[in-house]
Amino acid sequence: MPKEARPGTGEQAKQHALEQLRQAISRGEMAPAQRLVENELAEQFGVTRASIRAALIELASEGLVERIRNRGSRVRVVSVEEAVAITECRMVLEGLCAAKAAVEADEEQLTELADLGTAMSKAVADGEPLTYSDLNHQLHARIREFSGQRVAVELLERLNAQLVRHRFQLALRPGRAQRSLGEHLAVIEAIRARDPQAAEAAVRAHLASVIDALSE
Amino acid sequence: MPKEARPGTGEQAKQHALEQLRQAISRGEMAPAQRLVENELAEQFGVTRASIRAALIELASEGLVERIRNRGSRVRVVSVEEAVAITECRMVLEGLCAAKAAVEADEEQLTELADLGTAMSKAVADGEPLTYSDLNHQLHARIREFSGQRVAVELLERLNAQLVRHRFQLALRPGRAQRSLGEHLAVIEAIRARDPQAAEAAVRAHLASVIDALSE
DNA sequence: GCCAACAAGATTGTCAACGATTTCGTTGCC
DNA sequence: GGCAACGAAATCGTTGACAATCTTGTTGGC
Repeated sequence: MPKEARPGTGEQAKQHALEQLRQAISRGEMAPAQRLVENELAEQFGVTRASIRAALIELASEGLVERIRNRGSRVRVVSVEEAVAITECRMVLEGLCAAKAAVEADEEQLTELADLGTAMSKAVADGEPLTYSDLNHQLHARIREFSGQRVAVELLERLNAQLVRHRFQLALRPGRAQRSLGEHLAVIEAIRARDPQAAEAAVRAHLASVIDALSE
Repeated sequence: MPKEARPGTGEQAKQHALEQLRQAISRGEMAPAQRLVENELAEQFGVTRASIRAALIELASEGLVERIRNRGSRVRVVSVEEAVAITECRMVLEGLCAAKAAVEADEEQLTELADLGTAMSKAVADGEPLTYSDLNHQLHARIREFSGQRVAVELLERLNAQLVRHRFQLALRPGRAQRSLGEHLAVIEAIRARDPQAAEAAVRAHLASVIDALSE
């Protein structure tokens, strides 16, 4: 009876359940508004209910699930209005990160950004929206990372986790990649030029365009 | 034996403990890095350890306490560097709120901001830093509120909760109120003029000055 | 036939006890 | 006298059971 996949990690039961649940939600394996019954989850993940409870409390605090007194937990559904509000926050926070990255990044990191840019251009030229979406995430993540702003990084990762469903929907929209590509290249250009103000402006322009696309 | 202060609210034990603990930390009643032993807290608040555990997990997710496996919980100490990083995030997020408030606020709310401005001027003129600090918080809170940006508001409140100790230290610094006052008045002016860009710039200038003061 | 009161089922909240891990003081050895 | 291994105390993590609450299906009355 395999209780855990990787015993070497020494994960506590709660951490194990937390990570499993978080990934399941982030991958969209849990339907939106699906009920999360503690007993079922406990059996499903092979841990006790207390561990599931702890994980759910933490996920609720991250905004991924919704808990109602004596009524249980659901995966939270984010409305379009809320997705816009979240993206507005991303806009200013990623703007901050880009500005700092333009100052803090070293030459090797700048090269990595340039490589990502060419890869993205290729993905668009080849008409591979899936690859492009993946590179998109990588680019945003790298810029965050290079900024060295850990507080902003944590906030952004938390916000991004709430957008999985909308993000999925947005990536498949035809013509979106072409528009997005130009904006991304502008961001990369500004950071490589070590111009914090231009970098912030470019990121904000990009996410403003995402907000437009979200609102349709 | 009074078990709870207000039975009318119908608070669950966990919610009760959570609120008590959060306020105790926010008011600085718990020393920084103080150990939070679950048994002691349980007895102190008249609830069981399970409730305390749930509350601690939530507070840890909010960044107010720090939990280490099998080692217990402490109230988290934020270094000066971290306080600066947090304030950088506040800078862009409050900038966003101010810009939205400049567009969204109604006339009554603008009047309230103006009144707060005159009250702050008076507090500085009378040399009452305590009153000024209080009005300061009110002003920031009102601007957040008027923006209607609930996501940003929640992020900001979470960030602010982590700064209690540094904020306390900053308010007492001589000459700080005078400088701060001018920046605050500029923010109010920009919002009343319904100029989102100017409002954002004013807020960012103000918090940039706070960052300078933090770094000394 | 429809609505309200009621009861059964399901689910979460709470509790006390057990097991695992870490910390710290003590003892024995070099 | 200093250091390592050992053991006791403290504390957290986990478990299973119980109580409180909500939901749902049923029954009785109008």
